[in-house]
Amino acid sequence: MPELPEVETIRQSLSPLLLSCEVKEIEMFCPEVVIQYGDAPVLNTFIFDLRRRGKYLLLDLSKDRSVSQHVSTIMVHFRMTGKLLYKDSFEEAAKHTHVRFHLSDESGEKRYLDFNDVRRFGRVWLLPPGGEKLDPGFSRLGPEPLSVEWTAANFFSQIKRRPRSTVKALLLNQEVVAGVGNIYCDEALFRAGIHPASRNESLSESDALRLQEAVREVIAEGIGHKGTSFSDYVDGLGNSGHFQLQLKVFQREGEACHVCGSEIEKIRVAGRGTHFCPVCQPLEKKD
DNA sequence: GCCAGCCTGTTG
DNA sequence: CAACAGGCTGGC
Repeated sequence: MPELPEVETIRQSLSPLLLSCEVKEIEMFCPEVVIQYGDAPVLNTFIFDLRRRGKYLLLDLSKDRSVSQHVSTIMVHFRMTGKLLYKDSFEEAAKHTHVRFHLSDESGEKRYLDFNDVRRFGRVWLLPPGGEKLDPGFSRLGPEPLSVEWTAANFFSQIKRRPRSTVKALLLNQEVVAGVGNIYCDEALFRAGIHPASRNESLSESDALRLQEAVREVIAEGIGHKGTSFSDYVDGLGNSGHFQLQLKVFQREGEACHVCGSEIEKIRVAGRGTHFCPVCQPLEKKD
């Protein structure tokens, strides 16, 4: 499930614990989830950076602990139910732990990092430097929503490119903007007052600007609340997030809209469960 | 574009 | 028991 705010929270939670740890061993309980490009070294390397791009998390590895000499990268995509869990002492691998990285911290203590995924949709890549670009999904990612690269002009051009598609499909498309998933998509559309099934061609310039700002807001607030936990998501230490308490429409079918009191509805748009307020988000038809 | 399929667990 | 779940790919 993790969307951008959850992956960012995982990154922030793991960074202080993993930086300068040495990778001593990799146990693959389910090799099918591991994709390896080239033969970049991972064993006896040191984690010197944790990066995020869209919903991907990347751990950069160096040959030395003291000098950052990038020799390889571990990349993770969590898809629906993936988790990356840090353990400061040994425990038996859980039922759905597919990969375990054995680590040694600066003082030589043994630590563990488990990739766990009930549905086995998630993936772990072992890559040479820059190898993330070999993954088609990664290489096609659009701009980061909180970066200056995601300009109004950029968003307008993506909208014009897909006139007959719905705005829901637009925001879920990782080529348009990286890291938005079903939760933050529904929340952004509510804030912008736009019906999720609206055709992109029906959006005015001010609709588009409002929507872009709403995406930035919900993503930033999601990070601020350390992600949304309503079933599976926890950070690298097993802690839940809090943004589920701030949700205005997602998972609120039949409940009262906080703005107008109408019942929140759930429909299917772009093949996904979609929550919205029929009064605050009217469907405008323009052709 | 849409939607089945990938998987397992949970819910109605 | 069938339907559904927050993502993404690939086949139409």
